Amino acid sequence: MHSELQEAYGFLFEKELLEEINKFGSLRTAKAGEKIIEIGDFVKGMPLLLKGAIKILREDSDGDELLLYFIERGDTCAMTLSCCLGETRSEIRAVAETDTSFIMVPISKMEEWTAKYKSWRNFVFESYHSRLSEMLEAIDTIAFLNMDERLMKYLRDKAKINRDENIYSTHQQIAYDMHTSRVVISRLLKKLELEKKISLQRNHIKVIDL
Amino acid sequence: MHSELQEAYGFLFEKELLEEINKFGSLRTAKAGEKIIEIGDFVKGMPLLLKGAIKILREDSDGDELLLYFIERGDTCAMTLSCCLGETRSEIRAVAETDTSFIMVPISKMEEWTAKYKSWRNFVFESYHSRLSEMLEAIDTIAFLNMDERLMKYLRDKAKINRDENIYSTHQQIAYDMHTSRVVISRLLKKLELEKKISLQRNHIKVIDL
DNA sequence: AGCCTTGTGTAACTCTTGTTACTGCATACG
DNA sequence: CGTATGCAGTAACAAGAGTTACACAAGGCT
Repeated sequence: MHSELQEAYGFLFEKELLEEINKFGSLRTAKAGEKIIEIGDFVKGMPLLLKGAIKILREDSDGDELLLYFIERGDTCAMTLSCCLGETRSEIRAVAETDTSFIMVPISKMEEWTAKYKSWRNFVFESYHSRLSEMLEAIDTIAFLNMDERLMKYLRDKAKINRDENIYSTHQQIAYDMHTSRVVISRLLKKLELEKKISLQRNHIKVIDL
Repeated sequence: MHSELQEAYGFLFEKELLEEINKFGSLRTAKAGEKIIEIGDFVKGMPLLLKGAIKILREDSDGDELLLYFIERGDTCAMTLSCCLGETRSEIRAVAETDTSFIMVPISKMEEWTAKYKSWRNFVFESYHSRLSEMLEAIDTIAFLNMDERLMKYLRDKAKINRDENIYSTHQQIAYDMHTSRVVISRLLKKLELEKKISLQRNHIKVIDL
């Protein structure tokens, strides 16, 4: 049994289920920045995150991106889950935010476990619940906040997910995630720097007080 | 057994489950415009829609609203469902779009049925899937579309849900749903009228070709 | 009829965000 | 060492959306 599996999910699942996961799931890793799922992909399995973080992005017909939310250890991607059950293609893109490892569980086992293990059912429902909440938060963010507030939230979230107040992104990368332009981000970052909320260096933003 | 229950869910659930729903659920109705669930309410049960349509709204801290999506016959509100299981308060507001009737299923039965009936599990998962998709669509709409495109989509959706190309709303009501101001809506509606896509009368918009 | 309320049309202005264009700086690399 | 490349700063402008203010029209009520 992977010790990481035990560590991340031991308190959630009974021993028997953990053994099944260990037996039928396959361990996979992805380096930071690596694409894990692409829009339109058929989803072969469901990922259980062990280490690292994944960012979930939506894309429109023009190829414009928008960050929806992050997933961490102990989470799964309910969108993926949803796709699995519906046998449909992925509606989102998943990119490793940091170096990650996760277990891919085959679709076939999921229905079986849902009937068999109460803890699995709870996990799945809980996961849906979290994802819906995060979608709501994403909606709140883009519908009700201005760019400057969204940017602050972005930086806060990013620092939190990476457990590092230093953010190593270019303005352009941030602009992609937030579906705006580089100039706008540069402008607002400079404003935040003047307000002593961050400090700016090349390829590097340090969060001081947001 | 309510004939409407049979009609709306007969093809989804086995006879036994339908009988349980009939036995433990309570029939409720709401007139168009009536509030069904308010943000912060404790959710007592899960609604199975029989007739009519419900609109689901999100509100920010300033009381500004935003329409998320509509629910129709055969649907349930996965947000509610999610709240039930988590024993948390509602994060959304539900308002009857048309005169509606639905069956309220008590929370206590849901866990039981999830274990007992495969058709119920499928329904619940399917419902989550639909809701996530609709949330994604809502995000696409506000993130990637301009006001004029959003307004056209709104009018199309509204006409479809009400099965009536005549929309009996004031510009102010539309503005609330779309989280913008009345003046903006009036301006854009007038533009659409000049483009021969709609015709405008007092309290009444007729969709011609959107 | 006269009055009031509510809904709509429109102009003028502001604010936020997006766009274009150009600058200079840092780093990598031949 | 000089040059290419990518990144960041900034100005000037354009476009979209929100705000304020006011006129007027429709319909209900006394």
